[in-house]
Amino acid sequence: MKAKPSRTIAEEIVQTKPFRSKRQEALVALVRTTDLIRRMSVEAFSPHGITPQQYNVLRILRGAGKGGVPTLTIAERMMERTPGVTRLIDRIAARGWAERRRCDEDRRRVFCTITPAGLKLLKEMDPLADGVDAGALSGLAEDELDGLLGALAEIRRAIQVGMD
Amino acid sequence: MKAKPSRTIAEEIVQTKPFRSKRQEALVALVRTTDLIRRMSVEAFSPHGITPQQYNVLRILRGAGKGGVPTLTIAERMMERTPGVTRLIDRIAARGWAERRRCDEDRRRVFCTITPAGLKLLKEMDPLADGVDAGALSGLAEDELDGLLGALAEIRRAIQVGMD
DNA sequence: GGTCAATAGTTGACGCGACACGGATACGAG
DNA sequence: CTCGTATCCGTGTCGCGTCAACTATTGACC
Repeated sequence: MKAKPSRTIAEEIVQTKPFRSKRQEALVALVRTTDLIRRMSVEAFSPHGITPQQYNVLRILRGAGKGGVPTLTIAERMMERTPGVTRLIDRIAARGWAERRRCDEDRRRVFCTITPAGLKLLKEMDPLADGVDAGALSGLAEDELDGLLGALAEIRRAIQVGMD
Repeated sequence: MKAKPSRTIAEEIVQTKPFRSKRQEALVALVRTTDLIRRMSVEAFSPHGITPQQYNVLRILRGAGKGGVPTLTIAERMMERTPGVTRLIDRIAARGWAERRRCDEDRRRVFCTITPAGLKLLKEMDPLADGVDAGALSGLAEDELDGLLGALAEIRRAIQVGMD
C-alpha cells in the first residue's frame, strides 16, 4: 500500500515546489535516509523484542566485561543524555538482561553489567545486526564509502564549529 | 573530559574496539551526523517555541494555501505515520497556528489550514531555517554534494529493495 | 433497504529523547 | 567538623514515533 520505487527525494516529497538549493535537498535526503535506516533497524530487531537502543546498550555492556560500566559512561558512548539511559537500563534490567549495583568506594556511582541471559541474546542477534549495515550499504563501492565518510565528517565539523 | 574536537567517528566512540568494517563505520557516522543535525535544528528553533517537526508541518500547510490539506496528505509528505500527525496538529492548533475543519462532501476528511498567526511565525523563522542547512553543509563543494546525494539515494534504494 | 468492506481520522498505550530539577554522595576550604 | 560545591544519578514532564484498536463515513453489492 505504500509502494515507493526509489526516486530522488525531490520527486518523492515535493509536488508543491522544488528545493530552494542543493544543500537543502542534501540535508533532507540525509534526514530521510537515516530515518529509513532507523525504521529498518527497529523492524529487524523487533522479533527479539528489543529496540536498537537497547541492543546498543547491551553491546556496550558486553564490551565492558564483568566489571560493568557506570551509567554516565554508557550515556557518553551512546551520545545520549543521562535521564534516558537510566530508564533504558530500567527496562533492560526488568527483562533480566542487565543488572545494577552501587559502587562501594563511591556510592554515587552505579555499575551496570550484562547478565548471562543478555549475553545469550546478543549472541543470537549479532548476525542479524551485522546484516543490517551490510545490507543498507551494500550498493556502495569502496571509494563511495570513503566519499560518504568524508562528507559526513565535514558536516560534523561545520556543525561543531558553529555551535561553540 | 567532554572535549570533542572533530575526529573520525571511530575515535569518538570506541575506546573498546574498532569498527568491524568500513560499512559499519559509515552507518554509524550517518546516524550520528544526522542526530547532530537534528539537535542543532531543535536548538535553533526552540527560541520560537516550536520544534522542527511542527515547523515542517507549517511549511506544508503554507504550501497548500487556503484550501488546506487533509491529515493523511500531510503524513505522506512528512513520511510519518498517521497518529503522529494528528497529535502534531493538535499541538499546533492549540497554539493558534493551524485550524481544522470537516470536509462537507466527504465528512470523513479533515482539512488542515494555517492561520495568519502561523504565517507570521513562519515568516519570522524562514531566514533561521535557511541558515541551518546552509551552515551545516557549508563545507561541502558542489561535487561533494552530488556524491553525497548519490550515495544516499543508493542507500535508500538498497533498503527499499530489501524490505519488499 | 441492509450488510460489508474500505477509507479518513482519532485515541490509547508504550518506548524513547530532551530539559529541568532534586537527592545523595564525595571532596576541598575554612 | 561544617559548609559549599561538584559529581553521579534518578524523577517529572513534555514532544514525538509506533502499534493496535476504534469511530465515523462512504460506497458497493445483494
